[in-house]
Amino acid sequence: MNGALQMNAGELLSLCKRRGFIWPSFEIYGGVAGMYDYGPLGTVLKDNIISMWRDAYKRGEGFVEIDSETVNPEPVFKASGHIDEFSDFVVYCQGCKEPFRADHLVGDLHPNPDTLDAEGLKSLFVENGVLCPDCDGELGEVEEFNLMFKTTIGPGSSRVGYLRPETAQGIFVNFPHLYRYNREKLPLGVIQHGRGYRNEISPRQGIIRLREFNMMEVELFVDPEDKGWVRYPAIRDEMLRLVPEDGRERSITVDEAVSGGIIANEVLAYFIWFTKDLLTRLGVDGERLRFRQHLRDEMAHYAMDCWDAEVLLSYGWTEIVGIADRGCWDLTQHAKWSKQEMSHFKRFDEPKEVEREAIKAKYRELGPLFKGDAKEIARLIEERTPADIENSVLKVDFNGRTLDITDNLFEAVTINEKVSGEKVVPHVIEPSHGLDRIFYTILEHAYRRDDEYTVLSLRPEVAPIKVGVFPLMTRDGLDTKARELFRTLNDAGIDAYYDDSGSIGKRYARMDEVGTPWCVTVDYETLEDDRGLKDTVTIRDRDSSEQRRIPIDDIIDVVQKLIKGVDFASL
RNA sequence: GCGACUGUAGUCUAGCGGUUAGGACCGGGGCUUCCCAAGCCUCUAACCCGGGUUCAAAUCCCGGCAGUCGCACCA
Repeated sequence: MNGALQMNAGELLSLCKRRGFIWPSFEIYGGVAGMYDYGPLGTVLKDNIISMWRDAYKRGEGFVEIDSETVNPEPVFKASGHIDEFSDFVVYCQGCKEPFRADHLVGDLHPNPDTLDAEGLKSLFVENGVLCPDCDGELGEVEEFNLMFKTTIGPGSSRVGYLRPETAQGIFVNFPHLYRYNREKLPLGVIQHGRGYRNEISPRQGIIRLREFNMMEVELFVDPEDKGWVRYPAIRDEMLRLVPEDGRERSITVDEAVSGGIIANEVLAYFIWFTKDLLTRLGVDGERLRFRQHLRDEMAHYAMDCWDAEVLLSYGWTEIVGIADRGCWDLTQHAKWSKQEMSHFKRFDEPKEVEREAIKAKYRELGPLFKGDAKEIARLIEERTPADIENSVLKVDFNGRTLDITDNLFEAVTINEKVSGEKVVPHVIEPSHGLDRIFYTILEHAYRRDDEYTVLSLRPEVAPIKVGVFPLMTRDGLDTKARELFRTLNDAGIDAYYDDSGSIGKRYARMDEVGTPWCVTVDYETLEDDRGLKDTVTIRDRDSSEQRRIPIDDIIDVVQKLIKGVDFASL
């Protein structure tokens, strides 16, 4: 077991608080559980994570990014299912005060307790004398508890709104715009990051379960009949550590997982691998990362198949990304509730001539016979096909009666149609990232501690400060020279930090603790030296604590190379 | 939401009815040719909040808030 596993999460949270990564919100007023603010370093680290995620999807895969509202009107969540699925009816025992899920207590008394409202549940308790299962006490009022924060939009409280529990709905409701933007083509990949809100009953474990949290969501709309991915062949032999439904962990290649039926399709498998790649580049330890498949009864209401990226933290295995195949659920639901078109028109390579057998009603005959009912009966007749005709008679159900329609009232015809495509509701592949959890994982996996010395081995790309700049002494012009260098680095867009207090060792330690990968020191040789060291500085590597001496004019170039991943030892 | 435990400078902690509330680290200023938390001088800074008991409360009691753990809940 390695050192990081034995660490106390409190130690890291303490560091985070001291050094300005995260702070408990509203601390001067006593704080609120499940709410944290990002401090100066945390904000930069968080932004760096977002940038890498954005780059991976936008530049890497050609996805587009949007930014939608956090307050949504009620119909959005009626359609999405969150009003129903995020609500529980809770009842408290008058005696022992224990809370119970009301629908669980009447499971034997009603075929489908989920369909009951608070009144219905309450009367079921009264009629059947249901008591507290723990102490046989009387049960109190049935209360509805929804995990979404409710508000009203505008005055008069007529329009109910909710703070979004996920950013995904903002993408789904914009599907018609996005689809047009993408010039009516699939696949269509859309990303969005932002805050989501869930009124958790009991937030625990620091930043792991928050009431207001940051997520980075990706919705990829694909043709349901084409769940492949262009770049799949390039990664089919990469390894994945999987825990499928059967609970047996195995490490196999992407393609073995797909062809073995473990992962449903290529595109889902591709983005599982893609997530692994992104997470490891962000600094998640590959040895403490696995993908676990959801069990059927664990799956969210919208998912067809779902894999969680789980990381091993001091809290245990924790989900940080969920990669779900949401099928056509979301778009179908929004189409139904909004009555808007939410489908893709899939053009055939060339229009098809289709011959269709149909029945045509003879209106001239039907009119006099059925008078006012003729129109409806004609419609029913035309719904049928020639195969339904028996002995020249078509039986039609009308107003509870069966009418025998004889063949003088209709004719069988062959219709030639030109069909240039078909409507399909796209399926959605959703990699949804818990940003705060990824943030915490990166810190915990980077945390190294020997005796009293602490180092955060953050990946250079995410590190909030890239380089510390010090004068060896605060005198003799060393500080002036170091400040110049600091300025030069900042002007080149490199996040630098100037420090001239205490001893040189203390400054290295300070930078190590916040994960700064390199420190540059201006010493006496920089100012004057007869061995050719004039105008050179030392650069020191955080993880090896090795030093190199390089010309001061090369600093920007060297640091930029190092950030891109050049090995320090090769300098 | 329930139960147990806990709450003292930025951090870790001592004090457990009467203390100028002590220390360490961190942080600030200064000195020292100072490259891995070096040394010396110096400074800042705390009893979670609200009631109560008492001559006297950081200390005892009650309530609140927050944290940890367990139960319950949970994409």
